Amino acid sequence: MPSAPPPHMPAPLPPFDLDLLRSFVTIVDSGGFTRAAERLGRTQSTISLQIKRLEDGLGKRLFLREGRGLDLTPDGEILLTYARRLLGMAGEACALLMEPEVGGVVRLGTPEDFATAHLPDVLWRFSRAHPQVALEVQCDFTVNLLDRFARGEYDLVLCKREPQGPAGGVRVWREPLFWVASDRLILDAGAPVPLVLAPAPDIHRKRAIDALDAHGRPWRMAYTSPSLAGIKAAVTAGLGVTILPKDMLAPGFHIVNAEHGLPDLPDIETALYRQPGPLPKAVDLLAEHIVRSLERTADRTAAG
Amino acid sequence: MPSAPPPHMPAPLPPFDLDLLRSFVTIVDSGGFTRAAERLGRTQSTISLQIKRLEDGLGKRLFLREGRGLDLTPDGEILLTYARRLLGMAGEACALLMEPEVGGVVRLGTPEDFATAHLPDVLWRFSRAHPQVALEVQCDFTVNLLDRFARGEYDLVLCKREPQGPAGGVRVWREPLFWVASDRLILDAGAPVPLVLAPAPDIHRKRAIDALDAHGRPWRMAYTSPSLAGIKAAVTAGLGVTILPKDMLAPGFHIVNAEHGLPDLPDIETALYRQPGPLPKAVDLLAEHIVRSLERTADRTAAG
DNA sequence: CGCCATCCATTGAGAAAATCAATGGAAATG
DNA sequence: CATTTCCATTGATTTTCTCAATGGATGGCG
Repeated sequence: MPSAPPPHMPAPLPPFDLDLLRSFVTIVDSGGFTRAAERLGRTQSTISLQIKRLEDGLGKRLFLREGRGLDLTPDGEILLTYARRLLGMAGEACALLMEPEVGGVVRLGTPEDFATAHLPDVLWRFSRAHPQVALEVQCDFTVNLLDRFARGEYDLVLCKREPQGPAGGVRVWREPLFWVASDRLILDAGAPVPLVLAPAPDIHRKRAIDALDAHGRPWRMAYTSPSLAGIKAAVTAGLGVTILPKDMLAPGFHIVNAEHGLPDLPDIETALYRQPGPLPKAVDLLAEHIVRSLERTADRTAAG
Repeated sequence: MPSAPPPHMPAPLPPFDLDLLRSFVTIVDSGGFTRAAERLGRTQSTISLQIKRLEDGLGKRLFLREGRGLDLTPDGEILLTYARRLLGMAGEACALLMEPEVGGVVRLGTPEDFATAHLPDVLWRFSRAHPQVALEVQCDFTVNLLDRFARGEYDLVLCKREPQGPAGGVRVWREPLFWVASDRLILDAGAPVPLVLAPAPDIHRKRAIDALDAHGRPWRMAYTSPSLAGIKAAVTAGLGVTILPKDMLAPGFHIVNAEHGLPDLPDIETALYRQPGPLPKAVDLLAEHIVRSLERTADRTAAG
């Protein structure tokens, strides 16, 4: 079990019935109870009672019955937008379920750390929903990812980018970066900052060096490792500082931004890019799945 | 009536009942029919029948009953994600409706053409849903908008930006730009291109001039007007070419990109920016409303 | 190996709720 | 003022939902 979903709270009170909502929007779209009844194949009295049920359940009036004309109340207007979204989503779900099982291959490129931190659960769920889809996930540096993506070697890539990075992709993640070190590190305010970073074509590396240079702070490269595990090991050993998002801190790591006068770092963004043109349906399913899954998580994390 | 919603199609068949879906996710989250029954205050047999109803309605099995263990089928996995989203959305709607009516003032800055083309319906719906909220909408050029936004004179601004423009905002619109002219214009391949554009701090103006300069194409400013109406009038009169998104073409306008060898233009993006820090709830409601409304429209427009 | 506990499926009865057909009232139409 | 067009209401009918009880299957345990 990669990660148990959070225990769903007792669920307060959704007095929502999709059938009622459908009647509701049909009334609005067709401009009357009677016409809606025809369109839905029900009696007019049924529609009338359905709306009554909705209104009673919410304790709010939805329509202004002013003689002939039929108008939405403010609450009705609010409900209408949600009703449309709910029905649309339900229809989407239905359509997807009725479709024959999709198969094929999806080639996904991603940074290693991102894959480790956020993808396992997401990909696990996807592979369970679409067991006939073969996932080919490759981890690499952002520059290489973009390069191979441009050559068409990936259908989808997740890429770190500056907040104002290349357009076109869908942002799926955004979080602040921090300077981190372990207790063992003794940082001399005057001495060059010892850095533990990935080798050259790495966006974290560029970030760190640019930020230090911009502040005129001297630095030296203390340790270089292409893998996140290697970097963490070196930091744990007290060989230097590295930069990480908050939720990737290993045990014993501390954020040392202020304490050592290190410059603040701009947020890091991860975006999903899709190869243009027609691709197997599985590709878009995965893209959608990734965006949806991460957006929920990100909302929770970066609330406020 | 600003614009009647599209006639809702007969609605195929959503055999979805939110109560059933809640039982479904509760089973998954609690790991069993029996436990879910307890949590929902129902009998176990009821839960069992509810799932049966769901499965029969969809014609798909949702659980693999392998002896003791309980596992989701691929279809079950798909439904699960949608069920969570549907329930979440329903809860959100409910919470919003139960909240006391929000009031206050929202100050929104926007480019004139965007306001004219896309906002009327959106703002009309919002004002009906939240009649106690006073909207103060101001149209201006993007540079002025950003300037005043930075000074805190707007709670929200819609801004045109380059596809890789400043970060932070939410993209709400994206569309291609075209060179357009009327029949009356006679364009000499060698002569400078006569331009009809808004005065200096305008992003379309910058776009046009940059693109022409980059291609070494000579140009001259034929007509300048700060308002969209003025520009359209000048183009109709055959005074020159301007650049517009496709859905803003006036009658008699033609796209003349290829025909006169004018350079292609990068897409134009419109993004919504929110003043940081705590703001009245009405501000976030409007922001959410704008994003949601435009995303639906944009999906339809730019399908594919 | 057999007993017991646990869990889900099934069944039939009772309760609750949705639907319908018919009727009534209010507002616009001519 | 008669007429038409709506929506609300009512009571009977039908459908659906729920429950309690029972049965079958599986896994743990002595």
